[in-house]
Amino acid sequence: MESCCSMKGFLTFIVLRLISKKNMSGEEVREEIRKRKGTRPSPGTVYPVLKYLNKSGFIEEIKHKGKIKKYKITKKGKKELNEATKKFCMLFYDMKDDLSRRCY
Amino acid sequence: MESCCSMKGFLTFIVLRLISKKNMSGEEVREEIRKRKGTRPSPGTVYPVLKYLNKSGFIEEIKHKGKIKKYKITKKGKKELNEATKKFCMLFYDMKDDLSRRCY
DNA sequence: TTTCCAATATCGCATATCCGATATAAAAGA
DNA sequence: TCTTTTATATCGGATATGCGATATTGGAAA
Repeated sequence: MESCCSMKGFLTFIVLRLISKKNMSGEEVREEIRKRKGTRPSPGTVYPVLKYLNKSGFIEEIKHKGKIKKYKITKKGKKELNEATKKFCMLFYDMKDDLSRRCY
Repeated sequence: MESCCSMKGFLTFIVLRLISKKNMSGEEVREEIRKRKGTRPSPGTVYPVLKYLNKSGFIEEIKHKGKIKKYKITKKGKKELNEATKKFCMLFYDMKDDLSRRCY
């Protein structure tokens, strides 16, 4: 454990959540996470997550021009995200105040 | 990956946060997490986390009667928690609405 | 066409995370 | 005292997580 609260984990949840808000490519996902964490996750981190989400039927490829693949969330993915969000809220219900106060 | 969004991780953060709100023993920590996650984390999960937080100076033992050890957060721990909370908020800033809407 | 670049894909590895099993220790109850 | 129970502690191992390195692929630019 490098320091307290390494904040590792939850990446799959975050990626599904990002794509639910806006259709995204792998690179866009990497960039959005960089904005939030400060560090850009490596390709070896993000693409396997996308592959997993795709194979599970939670996201699907949409029309793309060129080699860029954009993904959108599926109905099944929305259901899954809904469940996951519920769990997240159960776990962190009292983070509400911190989130309201500190993040702008 | 068993299912999407396994919600693994963040345990150290959660434990430090719990103790910051109320002085707690290991068993109390286990019980509080059970309330939130539905499953009671095993001793082999919780006690090493407490040991780590204690050795790092983020929590300290307080007077206990019997064999029960209660911990309280230290000044150093508060600082660490503050930093970690900031990171958490950066990462999940847009969960605010979900937390407000769904958790009661 | 040929070269270069950017997005995607994959593999092996290091580490983190958490659990189950087991041990220890102290108090409570017989 | 002896047994039982409960809280704490520790260890090995299974799995998840994310990274670095590298390959591939298609478009853009020359």
